[in-house]
Amino acid sequence: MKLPVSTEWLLHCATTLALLDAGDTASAARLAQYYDLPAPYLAKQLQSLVRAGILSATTGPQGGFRLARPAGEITLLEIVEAVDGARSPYECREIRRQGAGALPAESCTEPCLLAAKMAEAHEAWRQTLVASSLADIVAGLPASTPDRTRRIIGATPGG
Amino acid sequence: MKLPVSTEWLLHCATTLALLDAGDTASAARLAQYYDLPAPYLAKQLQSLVRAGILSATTGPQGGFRLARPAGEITLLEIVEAVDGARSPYECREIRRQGAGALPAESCTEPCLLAAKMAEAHEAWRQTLVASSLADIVAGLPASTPDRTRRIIGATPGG
DNA sequence: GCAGATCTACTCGGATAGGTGGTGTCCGAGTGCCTTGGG
DNA sequence: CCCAAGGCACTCGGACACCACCTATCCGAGTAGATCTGC
Repeated sequence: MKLPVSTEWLLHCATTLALLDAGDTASAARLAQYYDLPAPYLAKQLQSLVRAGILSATTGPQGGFRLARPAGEITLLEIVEAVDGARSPYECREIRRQGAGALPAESCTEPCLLAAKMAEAHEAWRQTLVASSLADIVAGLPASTPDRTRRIIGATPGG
Repeated sequence: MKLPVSTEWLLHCATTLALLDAGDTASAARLAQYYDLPAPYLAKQLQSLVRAGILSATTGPQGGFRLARPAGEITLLEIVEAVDGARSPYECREIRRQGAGALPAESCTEPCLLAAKMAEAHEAWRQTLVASSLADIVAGLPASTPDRTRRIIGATPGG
């Protein structure tokens, strides 16, 4: 059970985009430079967030990515599931109905207890992440961070 | 974020072992037959539970696996972490301290908020699984299951 | 008939190949800005 | 000086290799029980 490394990248990138002034964008190259990440791969992963409706992308000069919605309406769960998919890590294949010990159909009216517990755990995980929005994360950052981030993201690469 | 398929196998196998009379064992081949699973691979995974101290193994004729402890003292979390490892699926690599936007050391006295939230979610997942023991699972099975399981596991393969 | 050594069959345990998905990279399509020419 | 058309540079978007981990399998080490022999 391992989340892609890009999960961390996108959580941080989304937070950074949440710090920008409304309407401003940041290109994949600029974000990659900001965090010292492989630009092409980061760009590929940012597309996942666009497809999920979390970011919106603009092409051309001065283009880039920005949040598609207010930061308060974007949960950490949305970002994580956009990167990794929304499937539960535990997949019940109903092995209780296979082999020499296969249960008869009438004994399987209720879902497998083990699968139910694993699903419950996954739901607890999701609930924790859905309870935090990007706005909550931004609110917890030091007061100096937004200005600093805008200044660095806005700076020209050459200078 | 995906758990190995063998997670389901071992949760069910451990439950089955919990149904046996004290002292009885079930070999990997017998368990594989019981659930129609690839025997060699199942045997390999059962070793993980032995190394974790959840099962104890006996070699030779009439040997096999049994629970190393009472079912009430074995949690689902132990089994899952024995199979998949205990590492958190989200690994914070402190990218906030890299690249053009690297934060100075004095701004990193507190742990990364995103990593903290992800850790909190993982802990919620763990708490759900640590709250259920094999005895709880067994208690939720139909009353006819234990006898039936013992009869099938004890039956000779040829008959 | 009984005790001991031997022998066998069965068990686990670790070392060895293959397939799938994340990781990393590249190039092409599209768009907004800048330049340039004309009115 | 103002406007419009063309060119251009920059952006995203999708298609193509590489590597690690899970999946699957095999064979060897060790042991408990059954067997056979000697007393």
